[in-house]
Amino acid sequence: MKYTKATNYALHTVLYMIEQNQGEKFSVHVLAKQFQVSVTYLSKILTQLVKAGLVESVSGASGGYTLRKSIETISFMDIIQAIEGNGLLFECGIQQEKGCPIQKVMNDAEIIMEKYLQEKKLFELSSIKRNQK
Amino acid sequence: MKYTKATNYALHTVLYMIEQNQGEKFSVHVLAKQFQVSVTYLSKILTQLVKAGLVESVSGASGGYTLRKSIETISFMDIIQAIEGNGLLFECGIQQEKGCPIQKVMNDAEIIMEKYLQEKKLFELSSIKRNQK
DNA sequence: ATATTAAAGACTTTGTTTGTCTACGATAAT
DNA sequence: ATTATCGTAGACAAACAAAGTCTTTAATAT
Repeated sequence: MKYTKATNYALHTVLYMIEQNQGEKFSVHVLAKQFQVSVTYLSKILTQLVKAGLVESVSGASGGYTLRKSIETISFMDIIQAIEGNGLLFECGIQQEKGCPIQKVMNDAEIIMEKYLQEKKLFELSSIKRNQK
Repeated sequence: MKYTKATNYALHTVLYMIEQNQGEKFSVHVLAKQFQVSVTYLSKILTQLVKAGLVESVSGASGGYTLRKSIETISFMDIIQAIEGNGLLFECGIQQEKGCPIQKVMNDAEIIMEKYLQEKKLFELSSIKRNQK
């Protein structure tokens, strides 16, 4: 794992889409204005979400982005992974016979954090919580 | 938090000192050879450990570095913090009225990981486990 | 004095992220 | 069909942080 600004924009964008209306279609133009970021830059981030299957895109006039998964299922981890990939937060490059014991501990630590982020869904932060039952 | 190679070298160096002998004095020359890293670079890292109070240094001929704390007390987190400082892994720079709810979740995730690393002691990895009782 | 060793600062290199620019492709409206 | 709109993609430039080097200084034992 890893965190970059791109992940931050992705998280905010999806949360925004959830809060507005899950079914709605958003142009990158509108989204970019929300977060004061350039259209081309945000569109790249959104494209990564599309490739990860979290968001759907329609090209052409009156196109845009919509959420693809039901909002109850979208976790923090889903988005982080879509943007950052599956790399490790800590990578010991030091050569060792039987694997690095420090690496093992650091991996465990990361996994604990990731589990939390996997369970935490974005819609929980939404003020408009629907179907909470 | 954050991880860099410097942290990795610091972790390995302290683990090495623990495994050799907690009371022993090590020159940066010897330590640097262990991990195939330059003397000046590693000395900077060690200086940070000194400033954090984890390691003691003696200048001059037959000087060197020794562990300062008892090995049962040195945690992963101690070393990480000594090198990386207290920054957050995730920092949302987006302006918001009531603080960023995403930031809050990310902080919680980080804290969970840090707690694990705080409890995990380096000497647990040592093959020569002393006074384990 | 001299050799050894840690500390410190300036500096360079390297790598990654951020962000821009431009061209291309898809779609709807006319 | 043409045009305006909107997402995709690649090359590129700028900014930043980390990694690593070089050189000088300060402390200490012999």
